[in-house]
Amino acid sequence: MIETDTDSDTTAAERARDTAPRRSDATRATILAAARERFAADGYERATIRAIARDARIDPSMVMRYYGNKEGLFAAAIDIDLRLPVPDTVPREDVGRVFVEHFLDVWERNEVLTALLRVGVTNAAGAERMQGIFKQQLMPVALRVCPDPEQAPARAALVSSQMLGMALTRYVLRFPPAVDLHRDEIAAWLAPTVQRYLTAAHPGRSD
Amino acid sequence: MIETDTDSDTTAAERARDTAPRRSDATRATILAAARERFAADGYERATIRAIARDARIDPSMVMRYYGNKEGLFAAAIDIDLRLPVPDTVPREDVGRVFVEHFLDVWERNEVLTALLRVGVTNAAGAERMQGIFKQQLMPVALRVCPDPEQAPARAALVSSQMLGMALTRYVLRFPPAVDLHRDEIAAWLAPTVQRYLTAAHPGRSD
DNA sequence: AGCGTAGGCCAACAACTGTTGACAGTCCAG
DNA sequence: CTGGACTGTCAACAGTTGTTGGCCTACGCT
Repeated sequence: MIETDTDSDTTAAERARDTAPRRSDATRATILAAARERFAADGYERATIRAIARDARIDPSMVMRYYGNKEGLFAAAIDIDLRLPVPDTVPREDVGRVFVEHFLDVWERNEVLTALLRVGVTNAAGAERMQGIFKQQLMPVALRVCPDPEQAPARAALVSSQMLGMALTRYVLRFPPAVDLHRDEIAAWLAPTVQRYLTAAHPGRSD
Repeated sequence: MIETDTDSDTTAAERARDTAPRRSDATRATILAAARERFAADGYERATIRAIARDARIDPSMVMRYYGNKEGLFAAAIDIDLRLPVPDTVPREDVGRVFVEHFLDVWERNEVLTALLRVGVTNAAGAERMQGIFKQQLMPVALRVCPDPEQAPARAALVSSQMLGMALTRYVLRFPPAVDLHRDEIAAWLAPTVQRYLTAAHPGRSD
């Protein structure tokens, strides 16, 4: 796991095994950065190891040596800690706004989420990872603020649908009106939705 | 353009050119059906012509002869008329519910939308087509019911984000809580959201 | 019946993919 | 200084992909 802030050179690998930093750690980081970019831009299949290696200005065989195979490279590329805080101190009636704003923050600072979304759509491992992230980040919040704990998973799913949908139309499909929307505008529109999904009473079936 | 209802044998091709039905029309339809299934299940790159041909129990070269190349096949596979009606007769305050229900209908009856979503995420042509569909289906409704016509594109984008997000989590990523939700429950939760995106006053920037 | 033509299959192609192994330079510990 | 481990390069592999052209068959019109 590495931090959200994009890599401070001596990151990542040396913490996994607790040995001293290796000479190749810089190369490793370069590969990972190139891989994230390619996966985010092209998805799993079209992000070829050769293209990633070319971006990183090294030989494709290095990628194999350091990450085993393509799946290993992808796993390493998305192995980051997203640390959604949404601390307990947020008043219940603001949880929607805080959550939406934080989500937009993370998404715009980090291309890993775009990569994950692009890959998850055609790759089962990516889909599971994405589900894991959202469950892990959303469930605690839902459990804390929603009226009936039993409904927490459903409410988390509803929030996910709205958040991922915005990410999809804005950052992946790039629908012009969604791209043109100002960050604050998005927050203003989505916050009440998320707030309702998390805290409102369960609506009757249709009406 | 063929109709939404899955093919009545004498469909499609013969209407494009107005000649008499050919002996090969059945094969053409079989190929198209197999292609839709594969594209929906695997996305563009992993849906190989060979696999599609195997599903249709014909030779890969036939696919090429009838559809030119893979892009042509994909274009033919997604060339359907989705005919979202949402007629003018719907009272303004019900437009959200009607729209959500209709959307779920179309989505569950038709694997083409799943194919389009899977492909659009990594393929520019697919993304454009999807955008075209949503603009064409959503803009008229937005123009009719939203307070300020100038905001119609933004509101349509917001609705798209919620609808596509639900489709993504439920039909593509298959988040278990999203899959388990009952159709009526989804409609009950999403309808007010869509209603608000379409008809409510523009909210202030954050608050 | 005979024949043109459309439907279908087979084999092959070039390009590209992930992946591997052998080889050369370079650093550091002894 | 010398050995061994590490970093990096090159060339090649086996498999798969989209795509092509030639060939045989069988229908349907005259």
